[in-house]
Amino acid sequence: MALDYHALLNPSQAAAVLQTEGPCMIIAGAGSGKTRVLTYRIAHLLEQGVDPFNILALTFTNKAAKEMRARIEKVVGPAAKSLWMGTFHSVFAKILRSEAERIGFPRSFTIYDTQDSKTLIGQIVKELELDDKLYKASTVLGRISAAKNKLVSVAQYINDPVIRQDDEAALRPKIGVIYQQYQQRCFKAGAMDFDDLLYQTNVLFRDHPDILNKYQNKFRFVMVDEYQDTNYSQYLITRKLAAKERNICVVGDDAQSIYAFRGADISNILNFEKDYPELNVFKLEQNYRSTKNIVWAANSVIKNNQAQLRKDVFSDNETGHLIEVIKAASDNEEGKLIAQSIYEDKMNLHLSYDHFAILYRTNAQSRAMEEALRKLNIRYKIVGGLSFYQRKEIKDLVAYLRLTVNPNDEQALRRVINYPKRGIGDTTISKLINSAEESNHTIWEVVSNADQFLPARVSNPVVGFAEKIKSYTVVAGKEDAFEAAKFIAKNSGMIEELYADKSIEGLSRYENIQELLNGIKEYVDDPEREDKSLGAFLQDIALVTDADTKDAQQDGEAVTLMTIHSAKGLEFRNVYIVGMEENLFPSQMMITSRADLEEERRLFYVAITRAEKKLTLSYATSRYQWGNLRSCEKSRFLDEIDPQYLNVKFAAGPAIGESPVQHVFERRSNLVAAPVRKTVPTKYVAPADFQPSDTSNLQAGQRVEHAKFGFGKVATLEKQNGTVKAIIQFEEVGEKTLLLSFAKLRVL
DNA sequence: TTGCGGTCTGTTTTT
DNA sequence: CAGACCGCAA
Repeated sequence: MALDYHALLNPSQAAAVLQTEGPCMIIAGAGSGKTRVLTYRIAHLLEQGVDPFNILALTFTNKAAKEMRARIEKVVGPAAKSLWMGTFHSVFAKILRSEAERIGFPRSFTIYDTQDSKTLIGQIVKELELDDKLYKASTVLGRISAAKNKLVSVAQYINDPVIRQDDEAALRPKIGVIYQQYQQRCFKAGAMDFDDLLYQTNVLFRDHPDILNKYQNKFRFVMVDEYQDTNYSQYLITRKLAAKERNICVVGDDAQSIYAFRGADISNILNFEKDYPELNVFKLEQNYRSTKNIVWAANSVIKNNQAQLRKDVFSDNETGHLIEVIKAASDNEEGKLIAQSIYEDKMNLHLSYDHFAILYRTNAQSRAMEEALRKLNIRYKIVGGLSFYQRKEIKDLVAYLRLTVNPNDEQALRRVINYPKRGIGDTTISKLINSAEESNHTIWEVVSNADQFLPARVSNPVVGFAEKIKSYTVVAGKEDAFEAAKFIAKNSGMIEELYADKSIEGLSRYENIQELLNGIKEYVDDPEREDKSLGAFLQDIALVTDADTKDAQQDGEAVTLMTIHSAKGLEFRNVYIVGMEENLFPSQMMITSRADLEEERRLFYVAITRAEKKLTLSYATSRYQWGNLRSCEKSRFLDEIDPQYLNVKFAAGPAIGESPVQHVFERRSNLVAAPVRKTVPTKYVAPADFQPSDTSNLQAGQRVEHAKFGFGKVATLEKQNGTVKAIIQFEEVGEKTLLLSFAKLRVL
């Protein structure tokens, strides 16, 4: 099956493909056929007789991994299935899963998502009695995450004078203590957060040379895509894995590095040569994706950055359209103009809606676009934003599943210990957690033996809950993920609870649960799936984002809406970049430092280079923000594009007798009649000396006085497990049911 | 212990 | 204009 690489590829691409031994760096400009090179490089390795099990290919998104695997499969056939290909997080989660016990974690460890992490930090801040305004969970998590990505341990964090100074200067000296507590709590819960997946992999490789050795021998060829986006922790993992064979190939483009905020470090790519002096470097500079005008415009933007590798991206494609610039009076008008433009182009050029993408800096900008598209009946899909797995009802059921697999999972436990309601309140939960801390037990040990820590009246529902979870664990040990999940959804009472809610949202929540169950069914029905356990399923979904799942299931053509970040690696015939305004793009938080502004500019570069044939930029001179109108200035980035590539057109002036902007300011509130209020006709006022009396001996038929409802007569008394309900017929407000333990009543 | 209604506060970007 | 959070009433 010998492939003729020189016929399939241009000379520099072919050279990169054929260089299989030794370290290799491919600097790949936007649209230069990077995936093509990686695909054929792997094909070539297989052709040379390398076992697919010995190849590791790391990407940044599941989508990229999936796509590459599919393309390789087309070239080499089913051998592609045996390749180790995936995101850093998913590959090392898999390795950690089989080696977890060596670093003291259970094999069934939980992966905490960002929300779990933030909640836990919030709880720790509260327990330490710190000011939660100063120690905002997102800020603290940011510090901890940055530390982990640089492999700074708790001990190092606390002892590092520079870090201490930084934290003290920010008036947050206790972050080290929070970090310590946080790691301890995660460990006790058998949980790792996203950063831990990389951090603990480093710990594993550092402390267990035999394991490192095993994977060094396994992964004889290591490839890393989007290398410019790796952080120190990821860099070190790949360096360690490749230390023996030195067959490491990294692909990247410094001009497209847009994840510094997440710890990505461009110096990884800039300094790659220091680690591997025998390095071969290949540059891919021909852009096959875009028209000349688009490539030229992109180059004129990126030229403004100081830190960059020299590179000269060019295109042999047609010159193409000039880049359109649209100025709108408001965000709504911006949406309208974009929607119209899409509609016209589709009709005039007979395009599919799949050819269009609208890109924005922040998720919040999607709303105005959506409304405009809906008005013209244009189908669209949103990538990113709230993922399926972030919906409340899904998180609830997933929490049950997590708890089943790992009962120590503190965040999952807190989430469902009282859902559906079973009378376990915050006070009880706090007591359980305190008991766990004091007795040095895990929370689960305390919960499953709650009767030893709390009086029977309070502990009974807790013990009942623990028994339920125990029985789920037994089921999950015998059945596959689907059978187990179905059983748990029913037995927990979740299904019943959601079914009872007949509102529109309730219905959709119920359907979402069904959809999750269908998803699990699909998962276990996959004939290639080896591990069908609940644990395997959970590991899988913890690392799946919306961007990976949603567009596979979308049927019918539709315009794609997404942030620029999630657009990386994708391409569309026609691209709209909206919200080209100061303080939005570049973002307000990024204009203070040169490095930040340069990252923002690279982001713009990424956005421009997504377009194949036509690029449109738009901005609005006013925009709604938090419900009120603000005026905006056009982005400095617009002025950085060489004007010879631009076609600036302004919104069509108002037609005679019509002002297009007016509707923006329209207020309908004074057109709507004030709602009719139900008012209590005579308001009873309690006397100033009102004193509630002891109601423990209250009898039906007695006359009472209530501070708010006035005089009434006790109709019936009902005793129910310890509480007494009284139904009282009041003279003015009618019948009321009151709990005697709470109601303030005076017996007359 | 629970639920409701009022107040506050926040917008980058994601594995 | 949300959603999160807090305090009070039941």
